Amino acid sequence: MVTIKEIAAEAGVSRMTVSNVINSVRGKVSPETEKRIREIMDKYHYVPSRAARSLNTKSSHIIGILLPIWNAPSSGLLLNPYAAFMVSYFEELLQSRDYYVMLCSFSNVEDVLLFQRGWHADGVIQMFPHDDAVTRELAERTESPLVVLDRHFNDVPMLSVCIEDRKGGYIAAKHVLEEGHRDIGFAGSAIETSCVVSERYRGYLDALEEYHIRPEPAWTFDHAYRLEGGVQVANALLGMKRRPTAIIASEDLIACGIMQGCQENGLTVPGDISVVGFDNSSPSTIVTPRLTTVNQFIRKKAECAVEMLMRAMEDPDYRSDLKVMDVDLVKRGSVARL
Amino acid sequence: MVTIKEIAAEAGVSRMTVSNVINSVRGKVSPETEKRIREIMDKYHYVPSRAARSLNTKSSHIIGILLPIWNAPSSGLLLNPYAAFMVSYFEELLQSRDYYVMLCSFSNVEDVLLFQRGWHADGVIQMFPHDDAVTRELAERTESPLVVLDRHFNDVPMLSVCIEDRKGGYIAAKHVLEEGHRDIGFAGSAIETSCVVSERYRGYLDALEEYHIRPEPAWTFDHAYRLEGGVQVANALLGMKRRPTAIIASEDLIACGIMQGCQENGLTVPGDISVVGFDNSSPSTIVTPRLTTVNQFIRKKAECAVEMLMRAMEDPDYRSDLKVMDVDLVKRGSVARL
DNA sequence: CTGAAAGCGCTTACAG
DNA sequence: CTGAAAGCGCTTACAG
Repeated sequence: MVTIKEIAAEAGVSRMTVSNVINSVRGKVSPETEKRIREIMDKYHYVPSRAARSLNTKSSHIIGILLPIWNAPSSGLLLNPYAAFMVSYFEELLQSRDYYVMLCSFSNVEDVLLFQRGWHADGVIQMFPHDDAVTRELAERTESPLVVLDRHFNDVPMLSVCIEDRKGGYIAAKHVLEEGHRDIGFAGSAIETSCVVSERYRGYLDALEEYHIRPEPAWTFDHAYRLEGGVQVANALLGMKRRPTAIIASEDLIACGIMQGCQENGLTVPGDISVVGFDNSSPSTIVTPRLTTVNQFIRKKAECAVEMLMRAMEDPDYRSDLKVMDVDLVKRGSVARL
Repeated sequence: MVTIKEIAAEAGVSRMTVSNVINSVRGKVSPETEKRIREIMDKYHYVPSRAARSLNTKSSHIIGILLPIWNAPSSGLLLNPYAAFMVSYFEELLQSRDYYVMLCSFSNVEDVLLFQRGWHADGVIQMFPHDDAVTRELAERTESPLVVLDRHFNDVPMLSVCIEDRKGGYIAAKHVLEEGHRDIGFAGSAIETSCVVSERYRGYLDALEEYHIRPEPAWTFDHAYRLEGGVQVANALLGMKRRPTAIIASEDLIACGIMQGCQENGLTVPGDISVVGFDNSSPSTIVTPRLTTVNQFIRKKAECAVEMLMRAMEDPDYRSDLKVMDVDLVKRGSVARL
């Protein structure tokens, strides 16, 4: 591996002149010298060592993507299509700015701090904040700029990118109301504990209230996790004397599970029951009929998070901000007009 | 940020003694000294700098996951559920061995070399090799151990983990044959150019041959990409006077598209047409009926790739090997008995 | 426009 | 069991 020293020797200049060329310090090197040095660098396919630079500049160009581990050693958050999109966009957006994505799954704040200190990460992005205490502690103790997705506290300085969850729940419910439904249920993964889900639920309540409808407690399903959770909701529905005509789910996968559970037991979607999902993720287009769902602009969200992080990295005073991204409804085939 | 120097000063020892503690060099430090040093390290939450270590040891503990960019700037290979699983497992397996995953999308071999040189990556894993010339060149020029997934050449030393693609195509077709089908089509993304797909296709041909059935050219669909490709296959099917009773797809998403295209046009699955997918990825359980598909053991594949990489990292002579992982059939609801 | 010196935070021989 | 010295590959002031 060729080093700056050898390049300098062959060019007959000092190492620092080569360094100036590498870092494009303007007006520091004469055009002829620069040209000569560049040719030699090309000839040897010279690439500066990130480790050596990092040691000097205190900037590693590493951005950590923080993925919390929930229960099992491998909860595999990346398996969530939303996460896969996000990480994919981060990688693309960051690499184009010469920053690199390092994945970091963690169980507690200490893990993150070890990661940051060890790699000298220039910044970190936390996905899926699930425990408010952890998120708070992280925001306070992080050693480099942190952007949190989908969670924000006003009482602690932090950078967050969220979406209009409440509006999302509202437009989902409003849509089925406008289609003539009045008996509308809600299925969510953790209405009580997940801020995102509870906001979506509130939005659903907002819409019902607008129509002076009292939510039927039996039609609110909590703790419905992923596809299986949705299937269980469908099974519960099948056993009811009086069923809702529509269900709003807090997540596409739950909605897909509801569809599957119904379809496997002779109920048609949307004929017998209408379903609305949330996220507009890949499962929503795979099922038949395609799922009507609340769309979040994942790409824009990723761009926004990266912008925030970059700004925070250059401005030490920028440590508190909240961007809330819009959502809209994608109408497909899972809602019937009554 | 506290450094080894300060720890040493506070402990009243030299930096190298601290270094020996950090690296657990046995029999080099007295128990009392070690205890004293460890307490001071804990007190300051000391974490050694990866950059500094990397500079000395020539080992960065970075493993690059190479994701080729096909057409658009963001082909987003991670969006593929299979890729998401893989990367997720890699992250978990590697982090437990104190290695870290860095994502690296690339358009050509030179990009990879720049990445390797810059970060001094200890190893790289290439996913989705799509261009044999690129894969060959990469295998020859890589600057650190490389494990390629799903592609192997015998004439160049390389480390690969593949799966029994041909067997997969065979057991898929064999299954529908055993269920009484005789008119069986095949839908693939790139039968000609993708080695993986062509092997799966060959397996399908093997099974037909075993039953002395000549494949019907009109029922072989090439260039079916992802869900939409499957929908197009379904549309083509709908327009046929004589249709196959079963279709083997080279990928779950294509199978899901076929199902969707049929179901949206009044054909039932498996009533009117049976479908078999490949990969046993998440879409296969989301659709109704759930998809019968060829399962590949992604987790085992990931473990195998990591083992290979680790071995190659410590043994410079280990540069050529091929592991072929088994596959099996997961019978669900998308195949009817005739 | 160019260079000599010092230093980033570690580890690696080599002595003792 | 412990240490002084040199060095990994760069960059950062400071001179000239």
